[in-house]
Amino acid sequence: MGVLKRGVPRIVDAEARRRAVVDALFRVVRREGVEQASLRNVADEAGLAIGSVRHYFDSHDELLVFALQELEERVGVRLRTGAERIFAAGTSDERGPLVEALLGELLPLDADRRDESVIWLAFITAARTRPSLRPSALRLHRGVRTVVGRVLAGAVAHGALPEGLDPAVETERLAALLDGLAVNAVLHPDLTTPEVMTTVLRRHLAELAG
Amino acid sequence: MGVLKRGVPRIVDAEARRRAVVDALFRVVRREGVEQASLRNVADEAGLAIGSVRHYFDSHDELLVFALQELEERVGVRLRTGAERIFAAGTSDERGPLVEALLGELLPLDADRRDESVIWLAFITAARTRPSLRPSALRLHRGVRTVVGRVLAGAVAHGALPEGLDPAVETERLAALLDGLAVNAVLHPDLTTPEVMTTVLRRHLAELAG
DNA sequence: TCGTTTGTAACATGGTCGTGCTACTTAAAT
DNA sequence: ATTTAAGTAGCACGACCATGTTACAAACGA
Repeated sequence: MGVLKRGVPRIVDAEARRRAVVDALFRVVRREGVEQASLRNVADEAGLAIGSVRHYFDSHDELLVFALQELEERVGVRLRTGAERIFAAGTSDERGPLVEALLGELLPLDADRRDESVIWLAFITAARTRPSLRPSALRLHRGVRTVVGRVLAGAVAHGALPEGLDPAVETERLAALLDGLAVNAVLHPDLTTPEVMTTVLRRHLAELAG
Repeated sequence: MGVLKRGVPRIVDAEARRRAVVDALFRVVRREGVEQASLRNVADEAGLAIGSVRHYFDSHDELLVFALQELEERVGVRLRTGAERIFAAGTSDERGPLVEALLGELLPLDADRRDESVIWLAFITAARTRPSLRPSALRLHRGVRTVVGRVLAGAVAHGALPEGLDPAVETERLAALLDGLAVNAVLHPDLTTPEVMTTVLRRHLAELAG
């Protein structure tokens, strides 16, 4: 937005268009993997010409980076609202299920979250060899650990968890468990079903509680 | 090996050559990802002409499938020897560390296993959208659960673990934890160090023991 | 020696890719 | 009505890729 805009052409919101392109990208990634997410394929999926896509994203890499940041944002919003809900809960009896629900946000328990997890796995593995994706991937990694750590610390503070626990170790253990469940559900959805995941998560939380 | 070989040309062992090509493929995958593991790049890495590689593998896909089977085999061998060692152990005091060592075989605790885990993650994620890789990926998934399940069942039989545990749930939980640790170590080696992994694993086993 | 088979190499083909570039359309501002 | 910039569309280029095919070298059995 320059100071002097002498001609403003369209009603179309650039932001909305960029998100539409990103949604198309996500569909391609979910269906065929990141390696098939070329500008051509994404443009076709979005029903746009390749030049139109390039109007919003100067390069293929910029599109990927933006898409991963978008995913980061969506996950972050869900986690923040879940965390606030726990904070607002009055009694310990209310908190238990809310904690399970919050951590469940990180698992592909329904179709939407499954799609999200598929894309998540595709991007963070791609980030291993694509430097431009690493910052977002690292923020996602840290974000999960921050949330898990706070939940555990809160539970200890409320006496729902024994005090002898090493917070860092338990955070890493629970976060790794969640990651592992998500990965397995993405790669073998018929074996790692939502029921399996919730059972395992519930078991883990129960054991933590002593 | 046909019954009538009417002309034997070379001293070179075809088996050894195939493995050399696969090793080159693994190096490329580790360094640059599966998407860069083209016949050209692999041939270059192996110091061969592209035609020579195709002499041993009729297609790119066949090479990938063979490579994943090779990985499957290597992991399987390590797990089998580890399992035998536990079976041969006499006292319970000996078994504890051996169990930890066996499960540690599934974690990238040293440089070799780290390379292996990187390749493992690259292949199983690629298997999601590459049908030809799925059988091997599924065998790997099941194999880990079989081993983990047997270890847990053995521990219960020896009284090292309480009897009230649900074997299926605990197997899935421990397997997911191992997978999650491996994934995190591959993607964020500086955060998920070998020390972190062994600490988490030890903690989990200790908690299981009650 | 000759013939056969394996190993090695190179070329042509058809395809996809990212990107630079050009041209046309649309609508707000003057 | 004219100007101006944003949006849209599409082409052309050079690079890379997998694969089919052909050609040649090497090594053994006959």
